[in-house]
Formats: sequence, structure tokens, C-alpha cells
Amino acid sequence: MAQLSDTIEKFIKDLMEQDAQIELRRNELAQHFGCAPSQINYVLATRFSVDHGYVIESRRGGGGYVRIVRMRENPEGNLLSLLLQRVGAEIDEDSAVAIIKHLLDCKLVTTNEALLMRSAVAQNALALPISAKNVLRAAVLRNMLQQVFRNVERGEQHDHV
Amino acid sequence: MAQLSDTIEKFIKDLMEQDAQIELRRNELAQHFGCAPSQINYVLATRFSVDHGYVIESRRGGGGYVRIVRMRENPEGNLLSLLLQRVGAEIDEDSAVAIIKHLLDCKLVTTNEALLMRSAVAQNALALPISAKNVLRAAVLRNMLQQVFRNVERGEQHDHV
DNA sequence: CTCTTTTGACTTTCTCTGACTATTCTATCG
DNA sequence: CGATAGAATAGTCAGAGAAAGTCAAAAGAG
Repeated sequence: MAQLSDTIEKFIKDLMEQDAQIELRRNELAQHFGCAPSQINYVLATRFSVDHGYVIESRRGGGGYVRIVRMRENPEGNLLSLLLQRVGAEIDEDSAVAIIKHLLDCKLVTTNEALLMRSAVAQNALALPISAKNVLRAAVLRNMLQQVFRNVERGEQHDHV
Repeated sequence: MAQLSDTIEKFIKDLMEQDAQIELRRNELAQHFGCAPSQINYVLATRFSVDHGYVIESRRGGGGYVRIVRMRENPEGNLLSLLLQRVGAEIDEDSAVAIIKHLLDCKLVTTNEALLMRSAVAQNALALPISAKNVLRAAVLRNMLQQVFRNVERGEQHDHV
């Protein structure tokens, strides 16, 4: 018979089919499966780690919870190289903004971060003749992209201040 | 289930949407939520501390009150111009990093945001002869600073990028 | 036997309350 | 008028209760 851990893993993944993020009570779940609460931690540690593409947040005390967040499907390295390719040697302002928007949509950056990036590639940030502007903008954006994905790899926070 | 503390926090923040400063009666608020008055202190201590960007003033006795002040408006309007001045027409990488660090210390930006800013003004982001680099870096940093303080003033995130 | 799973005792964190303390205002007394 | 007692506030702190986390030892699978 499949191990309890496998069953719990499947249960959680079923719950997450719809939403990329769910919240649950550790004790309730443990009770549901008639196991020790720490069993839930075991499942989370072995099947929902960052390596597996998940991030766990939790809170203790009254009203505590465990939140499981599924990170993006594609390995980020992939998206990064895609975006870097799209940036290329030079890029105009509109295209740069589109890329930043995409990062925001994917929740890879917060609104504030997106606005910051936006301001770094704006026309007036690059005080140069137009042709050079696009080259420069590409360089700045490339750097920022790499920074964003460095954060992702390290599993750092994207949301909360 | 949202905890009482979360509910009270939200209630207060809603009250503060318009004004950066509100005044309330501890006992009334406690009564409104049917909790012990000291619960209000707990919420203030855990969600409206200086770290969170708020200052609490209060007075006991008849006509007592609790005043909650959101920091950042006045002094920072000043700080922005100070920093812009410090950036000037051109700026080297080390100085730029110091300014970004200061923003982080003041909690005006998150760690991620600071890293992003850092990456935008790095040497390799500005593919130009050194003299021009500093001019360019100043322009990019100026733009980002203005963005940071725009957020602060509104205290809110706008969604268009 | 070795590796994974499961459990349970112990720890840490968060919330909430109540008893006690401190401060401020107001009314009354001398 | 000033002193003072009492009422009206708010603050502090320790403790109870409610989660979740940790870790090592026992149990089970292959």
C-alpha cells in the first residue's frame, strides 16, 4: 500500500489543482489522516520543498496556518534565458515595459519592484542619443532580470514588505 | 479564520486610508470588538510599531486617546530632495550603493527592491566609457529615487506599470 | 541492513485576557 | 485659590491556551 506520506502528498496536490496557493491547518490535516501532526511537516519537507517548486509559509499560535505556494511551472532558469533573449542587444521602452509587466503577472516581482524597474528603463533615465539609449536600456534591464531570478532561486520573498 | 488581531489591524488601516494620522479611544475600540482593552495594545505593539512605520502617542485619564501616526510624509519629502542633491549630475557606484543602503535602513525599500536598484546602477549595467557612466548612473538613480518616494507618498500600490 | 516513514516529547511563537499600575482630568473641600 | 480625592483613561506584564516547529528514536519497506 502507498505510504501515508504519498497519500497526503496527493491530497494536497489535488487541493492545489485549482489554486497555486492553499492554506491549511496542520492539526486538522493530521487528524484527517489520523497521524501525528509532525507527519505533515515531514511531507512538506520531503515533497513541497523549494527544490520541488513550492514555498511554505506558516504561522503559529491561535489562528495558525500553513500556506503552500506553488512557484512557477517552468524552471526559472528557462524563463530567464527566454527573457534575456527577448531583451537582446537593445530594446525600446515599450518592449521593456511589456517584459516588466510579464514579471508582475507571474508574481516574480511586486508592484513596487515593477515600478522601480520601470523607472530605471524610462526614457528620461537614459540621457543619451536615442540609438544608444536602447543599447543601454537593454544592459540595465538584463542586470535587473538577473537580479530578479537570483532572488527566486534563493527562495526569497516577493510579496510582503 | 482571521484572528481578532488581524481584523483590528485591518480596521485601523482602513481608518487610516485617508489620513496619515488617526485618534481613537482604546476602550471604545475594545468594546466594538468585544475584547479586552489590552488587546488593542497588543495589536499596536505587533502591527503598528516603529518597524512597521508607525508612531503611537497616547494620553491617559479623562479625554484620553491613542493616536496612530504613519511616518514618512514630511521628513521624507525632505529626504528625497536631499538625496537627489547628493546624487547630483553624476555619481560613482560606491556612493550610489550607499544611498540605496540608506533607503533600506530607513525601511523605505525592501531588500529585494534594494537589490534591484543595486543591479540597475552596477558597473556592467552601464556599457559606456567611465565618465559617461557616472552621468548615466545619476540619471537612473534619480528616476528610481523619485519612484520610491512616489510610492511612499501615496502609501498605496497602483497597479498600472 | 539501509533508507524512508512515522511518532511523540519537547520547544517556540502568537494571541488573548485579567489583574494591577500609571496618568490625567474634574469636582469638592479648606 | 490650591490641595486632594475620585473617576476616567491608558499601559504593563505574566500566564493560559492554541497552533506550528524540531528532532531523535522507533517502526517499516525494500
